[in-house]
Amino acid sequence: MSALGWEAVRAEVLRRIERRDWPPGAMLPTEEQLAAEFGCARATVSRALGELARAGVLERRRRAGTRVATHPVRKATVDIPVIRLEVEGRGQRYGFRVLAAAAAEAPAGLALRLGLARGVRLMHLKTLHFADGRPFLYEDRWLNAAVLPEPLPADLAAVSVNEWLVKTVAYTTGDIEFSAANAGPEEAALLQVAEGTALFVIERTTWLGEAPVTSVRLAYGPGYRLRTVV
Amino acid sequence: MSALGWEAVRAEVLRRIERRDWPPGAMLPTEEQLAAEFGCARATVSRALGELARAGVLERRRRAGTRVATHPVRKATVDIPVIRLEVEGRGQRYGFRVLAAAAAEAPAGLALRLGLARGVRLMHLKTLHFADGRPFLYEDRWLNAAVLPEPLPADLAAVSVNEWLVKTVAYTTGDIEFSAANAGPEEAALLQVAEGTALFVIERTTWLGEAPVTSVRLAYGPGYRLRTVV
DNA sequence: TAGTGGTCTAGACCACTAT
DNA sequence: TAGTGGTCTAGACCACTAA
Repeated sequence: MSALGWEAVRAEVLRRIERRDWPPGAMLPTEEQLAAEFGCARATVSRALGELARAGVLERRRRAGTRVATHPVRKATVDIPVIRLEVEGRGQRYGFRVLAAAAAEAPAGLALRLGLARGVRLMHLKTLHFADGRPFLYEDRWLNAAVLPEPLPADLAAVSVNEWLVKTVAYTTGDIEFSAANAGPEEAALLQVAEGTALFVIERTTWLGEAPVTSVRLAYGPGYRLRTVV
Repeated sequence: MSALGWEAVRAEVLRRIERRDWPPGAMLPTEEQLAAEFGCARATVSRALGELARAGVLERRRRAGTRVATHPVRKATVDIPVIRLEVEGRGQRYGFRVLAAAAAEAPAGLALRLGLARGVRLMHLKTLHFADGRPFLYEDRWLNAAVLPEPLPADLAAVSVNEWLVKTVAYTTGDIEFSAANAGPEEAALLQVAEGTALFVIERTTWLGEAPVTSVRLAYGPGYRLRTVV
């Protein structure tokens, strides 16, 4: 077999797993042995096996070797784009309307989650996003303006806060939760659906270093699906 | 600055992005320049920047260089474990009950999606999964037994098909869709919730090479949240 | 065409852990 | 303690693409 690149090695290993040459739980040869067989450097095999371990297909431990995962915890990667790009990516026209923007006292639960003092004032923004003029999602956001590197733009109608934030802050860490919720009266009216309709909800809290930046709840209109490939 | 490993390089680059030394859209120095500055090999810098590009923080193109993403499409990775492990991971006792298992003609839409002839017969399985004895999720699965490397176990009550499949087939490709749905009468009764309750739904279709293996719909009970960190 | 990222190599050392 | 994966290096060549 002529020398292989790391992608070819990964493909060949996957083929052997599919064919059950290496069934679940089976131990693979060492990197050195595989490198000899494939006629490439050990680093190349290491890269290939490392990718498969990251994907959850293999389990690797020093000294213990590499085996095919018996309980593969598959990793699905979902893209979290800016809302405008998400809409435009579906070939639809994007629009949004800021329904409310005012400083307000953070609810106790939120302040706790963000590690802020009780009663601290945050910006509270409510935005409705449209696709082809129809309601697409309802955004309810709390924003800690104090930690932003520059003040919020005066004209909130020009660029959605969603987009302004990712452009301005660029790198944040945070957590995301996906869930389902029945539309309440307010959401139902805004999204133009019947009360109680099942909505797909994304809740996100983001941090800039140690400082809490924003906590947002996105309620998507009915029919929304988040897709990914494994 | 003494020599850094790739994780230290990644952290330092992230720090500079956070501090807006390199704001969104900014061009980074070349790998060679960074390697010289950090006192490490170019491959080390390459690894670090490659990870950040994969995460969506950087955009890299040959000849054009590396820049901070202006519209960071953040990649969130969600773990898709076996249901039993998911329940046990929450510290709860797992159980399941097979409600129905019978060969049946695949609905036209499903056959089309799987690329199978109309009217082909598949196994149709309905399973209710429990956490601490309470309904956790309702699974509705179509299974193409013809492509399995070994026959389904006779005793379906011993191991859930979910788990048997990942142990037996090991590596599959497929797509996953997350959505929200109102509980229908059957689901509501099984999950012991009111009809119309918003349920979190995962739909998955998996393939073994070119052959369709299974298509499954998982309807989680109320309150379920899928979490991830970005 | 020249400059940048992407990959490969051969070798080395380190980190972890089964024995 | 020995064996395995994880990482780093210095150098090389290739692939892509902006100029």
